[in-house]
Amino acid sequence: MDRVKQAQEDSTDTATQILDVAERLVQVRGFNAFSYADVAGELGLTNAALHYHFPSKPELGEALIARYAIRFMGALAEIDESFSDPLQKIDAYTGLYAGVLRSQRMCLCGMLAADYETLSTGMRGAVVDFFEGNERWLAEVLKQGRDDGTLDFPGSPLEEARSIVSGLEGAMLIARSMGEIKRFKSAATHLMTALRP
Amino acid sequence: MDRVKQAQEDSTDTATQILDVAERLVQVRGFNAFSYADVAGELGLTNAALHYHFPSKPELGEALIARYAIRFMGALAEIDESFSDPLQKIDAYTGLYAGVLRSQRMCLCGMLAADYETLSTGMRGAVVDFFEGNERWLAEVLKQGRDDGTLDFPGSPLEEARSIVSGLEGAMLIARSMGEIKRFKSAATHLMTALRP
DNA sequence: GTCTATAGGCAGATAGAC
DNA sequence: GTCTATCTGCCTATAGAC
Repeated sequence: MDRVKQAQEDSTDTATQILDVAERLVQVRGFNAFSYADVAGELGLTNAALHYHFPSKPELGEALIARYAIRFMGALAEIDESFSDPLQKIDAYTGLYAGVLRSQRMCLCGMLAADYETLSTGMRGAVVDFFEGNERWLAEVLKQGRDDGTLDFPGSPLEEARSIVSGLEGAMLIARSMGEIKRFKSAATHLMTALRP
Repeated sequence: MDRVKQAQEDSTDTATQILDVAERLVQVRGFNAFSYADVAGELGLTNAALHYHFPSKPELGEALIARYAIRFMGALAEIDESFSDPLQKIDAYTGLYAGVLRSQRMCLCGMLAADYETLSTGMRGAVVDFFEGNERWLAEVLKQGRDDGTLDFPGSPLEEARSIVSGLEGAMLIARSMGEIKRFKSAATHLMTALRP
């Protein structure tokens, strides 16, 4: 876990470079469709060097999710600081997803949700935690919006939050295959529209 | 393609049994996380026997999607015959997805959408066709519902159809990881609620 | 149609030199 | 920290006997 912190501070660190390449490969191809050799090849390293930094593939996977989750939660904290209007917060939230999709990638944890049955227990827990963190943040924003009258929706804030996270992940998943970011934008707008009182 | 037809008529046919096992493995683990040996082992056959029926893995993959798409479109035709009310049709449509999830599986094409970048061009085209077929059918139902006043939604029927397909696929993807079918049901209900005038 | 046998390659992982 | 060298195992795929 110290390695994760260090990686955020020094972007030329080898461990960081490994995480960067591996992250992209997982987001594009999936956890079971990339190899240590793929990453090593891109960085001009050997297979063995990677194993020094991340002894096993599941450990690499857990480090990937940990870093991704920290970054994502950090982005949510920035949104909280930048906006007070709940609708603007949610708009910024969908923007995070759009940014990922724009780089031709799927959400890391969305991809890992597809690979879920083949993951180690450590990776599984981390994926679940990621989604629960997203839902908690979003539910809080929704609650705030309902309280101040800027948002309206049926059911509980948590249920609505779950529907939104599902909708965004599904829209990313399909938009990537269909080759149109427009499809994602349309789905995101649709989810936002449904929140207007 | 003749093999697909034959497979639907004779469920003891070896090709059919291969497709059955491979289909489940793809839906649970993903296309890159199952092997010919996995399928052969379950059926008490050898690797070589599978290659006789499906010479290469991409060809097996294309046969899987072809059969899945035929079955799914058949189910949509049955819905059209069974119901005339658009809302009931859509309820039955979400029921198809719920049935897949209930058997601990992800939608075949939703899973393949995650694996998309690693698929052959033939498989990619078949996945896209599957989603477009779904969207077309759903858009037609939505149009019918808007025309007869039983449904209301913002934007075009096709845009709404795409949002619904995305929402259902995303809900399946996440509900499977979170281990709660309830989550899917909740999301499906949410999508239906939004269609009421 | 299914088998045995096998090819050729790539996977994740380790030992030991530098 | 990174290398070379190597292990073991699994992968897709094929040849040829039955």
